[in-house]
Amino acid sequence: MASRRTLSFDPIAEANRNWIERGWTDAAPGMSMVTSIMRAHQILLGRVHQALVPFDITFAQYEALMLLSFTKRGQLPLGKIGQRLQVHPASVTNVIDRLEGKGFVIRIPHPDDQRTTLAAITRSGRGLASKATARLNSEVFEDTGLDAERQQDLVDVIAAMRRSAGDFAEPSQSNS
Amino acid sequence: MASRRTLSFDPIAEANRNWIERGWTDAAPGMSMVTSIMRAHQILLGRVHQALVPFDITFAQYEALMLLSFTKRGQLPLGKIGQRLQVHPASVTNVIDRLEGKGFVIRIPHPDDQRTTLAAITRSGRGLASKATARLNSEVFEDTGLDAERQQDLVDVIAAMRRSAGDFAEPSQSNS
DNA sequence: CGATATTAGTTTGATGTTCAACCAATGGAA
DNA sequence: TTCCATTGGTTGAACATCAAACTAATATCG
Repeated sequence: MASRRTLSFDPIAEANRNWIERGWTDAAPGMSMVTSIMRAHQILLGRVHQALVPFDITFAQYEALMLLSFTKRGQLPLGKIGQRLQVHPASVTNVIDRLEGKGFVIRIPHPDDQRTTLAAITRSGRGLASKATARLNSEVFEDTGLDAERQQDLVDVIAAMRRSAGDFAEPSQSNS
Repeated sequence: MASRRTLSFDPIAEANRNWIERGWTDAAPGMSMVTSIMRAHQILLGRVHQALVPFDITFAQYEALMLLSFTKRGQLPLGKIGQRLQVHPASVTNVIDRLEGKGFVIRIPHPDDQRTTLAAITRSGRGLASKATARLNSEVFEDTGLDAERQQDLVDVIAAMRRSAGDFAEPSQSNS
């Protein structure tokens, strides 16, 4: 992963002090929050990728695979995948290319609209998704370093932020 | 950015339902938490990058520049930068290469240890850091879509997670 | 002292993300 | 029907990240 030496202080707390010291007090909390999210993302993505190493897929590929596996027919237009995962169409092309190369997905033409391409999960794709999920659940999701209550707090607060950013529109009803 | 269409439901809440439906109840909260962090990261990084467009630097480059600007002498060994920003040495090389190419930083040899290279922020680097910070503060950090209390909650909970992941060791004293 | 281990950076290769440009198909309007 | 805007997807260019391999310099140990 990175330079994995534990620091003897909290670099975000120090950045916060620096911000306040320079008079940017209104921005300091936001800066700390944004930086915290960035760091949390680094840490969690690292653990997820490590758990996925045996399966030779990345988290982006795993997400696409799971999304397909949750649909009724196991297939979805590439555009829909991009909307659901909130990534650029070019990213979808890339991820589906790689999944297709490994035989976990195949591209099939849309029956009605010639512009549209469907990604369909294969038998082996389902098998992989199942094994990868079991591993992710036990290695990462069941022990994130936070208790259930704090996790729920995190989910709720971020849901508020996502809603305010236009990520989705529904009430979200706390998700628990 | 991505496919910026607002969804009419919360995809994370739906993933959570899917997890529970399949009996992965112990993993569901962690999955929701991890996915929430990933999404929050996407959103915030997108806004940060947008705010930095006029300055032609990325957030990674901005972070390195600010780190240097906060040091006494305006310089730091590349390895230290990697430790502080928690990124791979190869990433540091990359980021410093680009900053150096734009004249915001110069590489100078370490006086005592020939292995070590110091990155030193230049006059124009300081000027840029200052302008970029003003813009980031006003465009992003001062309005993240969350009130101060929620932001502090986020920072505190993530600090707990980071500490448990070995990110740092000090007590962190709530950072407020 | 000399062999070995450790540390610092760089290079290379794989993957992911975005944006911009582009092509093909669709659909609405004149 | 013909023109043109929109939609869906791909491609290429930038930039970021990591892992692994490699070079160079320093440190340690027998």
